[in-house]
Order: sequence, then C-alpha cells, then structure tokens
Amino acid sequence: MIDIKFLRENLETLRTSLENRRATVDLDAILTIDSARRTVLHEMEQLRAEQNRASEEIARLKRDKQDATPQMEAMKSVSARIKELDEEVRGADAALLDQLLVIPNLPDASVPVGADESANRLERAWGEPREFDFEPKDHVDLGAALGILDFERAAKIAGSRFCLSRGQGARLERALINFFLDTHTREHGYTEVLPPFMANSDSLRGTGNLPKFKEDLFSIGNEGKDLYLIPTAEVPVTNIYRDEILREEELPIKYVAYSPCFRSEAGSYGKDTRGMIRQHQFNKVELVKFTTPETSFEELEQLTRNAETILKKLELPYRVVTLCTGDMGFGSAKTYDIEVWVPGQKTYREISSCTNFTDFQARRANIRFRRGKKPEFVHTLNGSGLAVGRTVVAILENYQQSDGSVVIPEALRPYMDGAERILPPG
RNA sequence: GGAGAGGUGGCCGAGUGGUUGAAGGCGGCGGCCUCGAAAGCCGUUGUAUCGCUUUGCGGUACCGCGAGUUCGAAUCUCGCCCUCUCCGCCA
Repeated sequence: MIDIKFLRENLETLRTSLENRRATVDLDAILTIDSARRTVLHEMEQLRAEQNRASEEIARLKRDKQDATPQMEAMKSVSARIKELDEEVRGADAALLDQLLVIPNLPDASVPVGADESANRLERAWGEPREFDFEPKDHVDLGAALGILDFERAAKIAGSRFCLSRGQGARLERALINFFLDTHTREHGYTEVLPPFMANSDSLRGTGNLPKFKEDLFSIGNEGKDLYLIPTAEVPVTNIYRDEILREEELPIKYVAYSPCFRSEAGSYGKDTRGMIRQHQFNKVELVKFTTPETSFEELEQLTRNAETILKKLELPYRVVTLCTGDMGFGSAKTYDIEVWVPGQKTYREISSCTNFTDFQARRANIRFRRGKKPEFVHTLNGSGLAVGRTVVAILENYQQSDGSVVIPEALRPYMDGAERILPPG
C-alpha cells in the first residue's frame, strides 16, 4: 500500500510511476476524499474535546452532589452532531482505503521502464542449452511414455489443469521438495516453516492478493467461512508477523516453506494449456525474508542467488532477467525472474520470481520493527526456491535420452534411493 | 457440534458507568550505590493521527472486532471472532 502522506507530498513522482506501470488510478479523486476527510475529522475532534471537558465538569458536579442537568442537556446536541460527523469520517476512511488498496507499488529506480516483457533486462545467463542429436520431446509425451504423468486421469478426477504423478514421477516431485528445503536450510540459513494452506481475507489483503486479484483465488467460503486456498506460501508466511512489532536484532528473518499452491487464474484460459506449466494446483518451495529498509535490495540479490544455486546443482541452464515496469507484479518494487531452459518449447520459462516488496506489504499487513522510539515498517521479500512442477518439466526435457529414458541429476540421486535414471515401463 | 470459562499495554495481571491511557508486577531505558557487576533504591516507559511556538507541548482515538444504551462506556446490552476446559465426532 502507498502511504497517503507520500501520495500528498509526491504526487508527480507517483503519477509517473503509475504511467510506467500502465496503471490507471484517479489520484485527484483520492486527494479530494482525503482533504474532505481531514476537514470533517478536525471538526469532530474539536467537538469531542468539548464533550470531554463537559464530561469532567459533570462528573465533578455529581461528586459534589450538585445538579448537572443543564450541562447534560446541552451536550445532547453535541453528542448527536459528533455521531453524524463520525459517520462521515468512517465513510471517507472506507472510500480512501478502497482507493489506496488498488494502487501498485512504486518501481525502484533500477527497474527498466517498458510496456511488456520485451523491455525486461537480461542480467546473466548460466549453462549452455544442450544440443540434441534427436528431436527432443516435451514433458507431456515423455511423462506419458514413462508412465509417470497422467493428465487424462487427473482431468477425470478434478478437471483440466491438474496433474497426477505416479511412481518415479511422484517420487521425483517429493525428492525435489526435500532437496530444495535441505539446501536452503542447511546452506543458506533459512528456517523451515510449514504453514496453513488456507488463509483468510486479512492475510490475502496483507500480501496484496486482495481486493484486486480475487478472481485468481479459489475461495472456500462454505459455512460462512472467510477462507481461501493459498496461491503461494508467501501468503501465510508473510502474514506470520501481521500486526506485530519485531526487534531490530531479529532481522533479517529468513523462512523457507513448502506448500501446494492453488490458482484459479480465471484470465489465463488458452495460455499454456498443455502440460504442467500452468496448473490449478502445483507444489512450490518459497523463500520469504523480513529485513530492515536499507538492506532489502542487497537481500534480494542474495535471495535470487539462493534460488539460482538450486538450478546450478541440478545443472539446468537458466537466465536471470529484471522485469520492466510494465511486466512486474502489483506489489513489487523490483523483481528478478529466473527462467530455465525448456527444450520442448525451445525457450526459457519462468521457474522463480524473486521480489522486493519494500514496505508495500508491511504497510498493508502492519508488520513493523523497532530500533529507536518509533516503530518502522519492515521490508518484505520473497522468491520461489523453486517451483517444483516446472522443475520436473525442466528435468524431464533437459535430461531425456534418445531411448526415452531420463537421467536423474546427480544432486538428486541421494533423494531417489540412488536411482540414476527413470526408465520406460517393461 | 454441545456445555462452561475467558480475551486489558512488549509480557503477566487489577479494574465499583464519571481526573483510568488505564493499579500492581515483570521486562526495557536512565540514574544512585560499586573497582566492576549483582542485589537494593529512585525515576522513566504504548500505538496511531492531527495541530503548534517541533530535542517539546496540546487535541483526538485505541482495553478482541462491530453495533447499541448514555451527557459520558474497559465497565451495561446485542451480534461476531478467537483462546482455554469438559463432552461428542474424527486422521
């Protein structure tokens, strides 16, 4: 969320940044509501002060066994007026919040300005895409031939955009989750967290998923419950400290969490309809950090490197791009996408998105820390470390052999009972 | 799901409709004492927002959340949320 004070004082900066993001927000309407609200609030507070003074006077008279009826009568109209003004202020508060909640974060100065992904900036690439001496298959054909991925049965059970893994396929998925968690906890100093896989609307508002992106979520409001399936572990993990004040010495806090992720993505039909790239349910290991404001961008670099480490260990070619202003997410100040080489599509596909939200989520979720007298908002960051389903895609397609088998990356073999290959049945 | 108890500051815990932003304690901070520390003693200690003469002063709000009663609510009424105990159900 954007600070209303910042909005008042940096109107033109904000206007430019919203243009760069291709977001349309009526800032003047917000300012009008804000100034009207402050006028009414001021009048109400003066009446309240008068009421408090009268109230003390009445208490004093009553203690002295004197008649306070005239004072009490006089306060009736004041009380009624306060009630009116109070309703006006509440209305303005709600209107203001509605507006502020749909303003995206300001991009950092280092973010390239541009309309779409063509303006994203390549930061670095690692590994050489493999030269195949045969026509590589995509993971759907490979998975079907190996008997480890079954999209048809999944569709029967739950519909399109679900996947059923079996045998070595299910084992591979579980191995990856453990490998990711072990790497980040043992080598990168993250603390493992296993959060609820459902969250309430306060939590989703805190991370920025609500109110603007409701259509991307599966809600389970049966029996009047205010609950959603989480779209990412970012939601429950970031909300661990909602409405809390941390101590400066505790920062940075680094959490890693496995969770399944549930996404409705109502607007995505027609995109990536084949295979595991875009699913209603997928597994992900997520990295989340809470930091002081001045260290967050350095922490973003480290978090991104932490995610890259996984791809290096798995020996999968990848590149890192900085998303431009028009392509970055709603709450982001800066995002690096890590894209893995996918031979079946002969392209790089996002496998991790690492973001510094600065104080955007912290302000929404009211997550603060104290180092002087005044509490300050922390900065929050997160990134996939990694998306598990897409890693399965990358492994199957990059490690496929001409005989239809798939070699298991060496780093993963200890998690697969030492198996070196996934072989076709029979 | 049923019955009961409860939700008060960073934490614990008092609180009779009227100087209660809230006793007391713990913790924190400052000081005295000490070679130093502990103990002891003294002082201090929330958040948000607005205004001003801006190291400060003043106004307003905040006792789980929301509505109501009242001149006035932490305190009374209603609804909701959450926690605990017991019973039921259940992996």
